[in-house]
Amino acid sequence: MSEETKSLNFIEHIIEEDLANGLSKDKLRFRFPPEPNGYLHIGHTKAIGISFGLGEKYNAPVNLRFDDTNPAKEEQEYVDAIKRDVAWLGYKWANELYSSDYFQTLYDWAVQLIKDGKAYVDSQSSEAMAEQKGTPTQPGVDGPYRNRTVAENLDLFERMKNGEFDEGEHILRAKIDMQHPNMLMRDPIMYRILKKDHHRTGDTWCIYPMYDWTHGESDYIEQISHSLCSLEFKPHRELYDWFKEHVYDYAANTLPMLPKQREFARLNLSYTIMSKRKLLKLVQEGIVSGWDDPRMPTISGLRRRGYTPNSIRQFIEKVGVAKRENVIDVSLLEFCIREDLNKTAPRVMAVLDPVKLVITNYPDDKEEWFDAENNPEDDSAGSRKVPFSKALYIERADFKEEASSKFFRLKLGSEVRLKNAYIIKGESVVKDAQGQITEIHCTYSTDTEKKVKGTLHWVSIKHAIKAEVREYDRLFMDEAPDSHQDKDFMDFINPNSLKVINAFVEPSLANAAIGDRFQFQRLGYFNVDDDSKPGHLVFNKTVGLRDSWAKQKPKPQQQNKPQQPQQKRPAIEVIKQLGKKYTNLPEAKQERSKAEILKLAESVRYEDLQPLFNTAAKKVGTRIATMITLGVLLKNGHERNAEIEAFIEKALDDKNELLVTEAKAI
RNA sequence: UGGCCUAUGGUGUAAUUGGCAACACAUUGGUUUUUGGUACCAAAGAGUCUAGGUUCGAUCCCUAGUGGGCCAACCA
Repeated sequence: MSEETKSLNFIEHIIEEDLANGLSKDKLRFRFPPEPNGYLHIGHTKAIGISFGLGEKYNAPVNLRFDDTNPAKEEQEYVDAIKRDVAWLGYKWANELYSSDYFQTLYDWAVQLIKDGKAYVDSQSSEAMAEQKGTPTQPGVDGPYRNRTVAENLDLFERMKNGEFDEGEHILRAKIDMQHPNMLMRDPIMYRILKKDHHRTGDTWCIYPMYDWTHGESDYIEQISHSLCSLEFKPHRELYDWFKEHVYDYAANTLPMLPKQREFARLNLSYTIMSKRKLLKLVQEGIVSGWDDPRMPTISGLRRRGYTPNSIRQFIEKVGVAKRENVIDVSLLEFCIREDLNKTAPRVMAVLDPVKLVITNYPDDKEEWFDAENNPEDDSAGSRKVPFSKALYIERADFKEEASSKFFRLKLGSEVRLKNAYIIKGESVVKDAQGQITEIHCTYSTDTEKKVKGTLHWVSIKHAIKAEVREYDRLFMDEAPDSHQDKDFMDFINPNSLKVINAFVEPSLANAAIGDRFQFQRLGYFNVDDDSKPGHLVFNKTVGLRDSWAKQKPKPQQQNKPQQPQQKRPAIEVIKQLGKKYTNLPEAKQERSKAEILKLAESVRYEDLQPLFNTAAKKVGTRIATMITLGVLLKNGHERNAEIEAFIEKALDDKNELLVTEAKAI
């Protein structure tokens, strides 16, 4: 996959086209405009990746602009967190900017708009205004204040600014068209009175501009060439352009470039939610420990979980950019982090579910320190020493008294390799009163050259360090927890998403520092959690290794999946589709196809089938499927008529033998 | 009773804008392996939502339909 063969996404096509049409490359400028009302999540990473990625690709500046026009919801804490997260992802913004920087300019332009008769002060209740606004299917009507004089509007607006009115008494609206098919164009609100302190402007302002008025004009002030946002802002584009074109009249000399808004589909990840409001609820209700809980889809959560910036950037690149709704499977994210960590994470040995293993023919007091390779993927990673002794821990799941030959691990009477050490043979077990295995007894052999099927990881009991390991499962048990109209996303919370394990790790980990990432061999990737302290190591499981052994086992119970995703499509639609492919299929599949059509045909009504009689002659497959279906209808007692006869007649004359055969059969 | 967007293997994204539907993930099999990991090889899986049209030729253009999404906060 070389850089030059990579195809462009639709936004890049637009930019290339603009460049081809004379836009100078040095005019390219992008922005990422978060509202500082919450933490960034993996969904934002897509927007970040698109705009900053474009900046890197075209060597163009990208601004980080905080869209801070609602003092009721925004806080400095979030500004700081957002900056930290964007920087952590490895992106550099050209300027750190705030919409609130433009409050004065915006105000001046609003006054101009009033003077030009393009904006007016409305003094109704929000309920009254909502009523006049109409619905998506019904036009709105003009309100009583729509035709106030310019002088009156100017006076009122200034007094709004001066704090003479209470919240809700007046608002400023753009004067566009109350009958417009796009509801956003029905005299949208530009300013509202909000007597709240703003995290940056304090009490300087008591009127605050709305998103639509602020956002586009901020783009314009910053001379952004391409303003990229998610699909739900598509209806706003018309308003974005309206404001932009009017303001252009006031500032064309100093601000020549008109920005262009384009929209892409936001990222959805299976089994997770992306709404800031809902994520906040998880935090507030204590479902998670905070915004950076390793189960959270926030950037800070992923960071704490052990994800690398590189893995997340890779993920965003693989996800692509388009305009259709999508749900990306978490397995892609997991692939990206595994791919990255496989190359970089040092390997160590840790036992999460220990069972004692005693090597009976090994001297009681002896200990040996073996060389262990740190990373087979990285020659420069070197090696370390691991201690070996008579009593070890191995994973409980790595031993069975008896098992089939498919089980490559330790069983009685057969041999496995202990990673970096000797080959051992299972001899006997010790069990407690409940029949639970408490000790496995083995003998070892020093011939490490011989071939054995399995290799186990282990730790020496005497040398092992205790560690807390936190293993995470998905937070929600539903693939799309917030897309059910009848159920709340909170209903799908997985009660067992966190499992705390007391594990034993090799002594080289004694000085592991917060944030360090490791591969626990044969288990997965783990990092040192922020809660870790000297003497009390805490690890997070970032992700498991691919495990083709584990996949084999759950097969018998996999039956509970709904076999047929319940055909919602009408039978006739399915038949049409089957027909389309029919002639291209090998004979065996044709048989199957036909059988299916015959079955589906039972639930087809004549009225639905009849239009297909006119199918173009060249679409033989569709005609065959139609013929087969017709046969079933006739057999079930439908009467022949002129159009049926005509259809059959025509088919009998066809070049295609399959069609002729089916026609004859009727 | 409207407007806008969208439809390509299980998932996501492509197809030099009208010319043999490709890539990645996932799946299955195999080789290598002191990680049932990695790497490598291979297989299977869509004929592009439906119908009609233009064309020598349509995933791409046009029309209609169907499915999905978005739009009625003094939020962004």
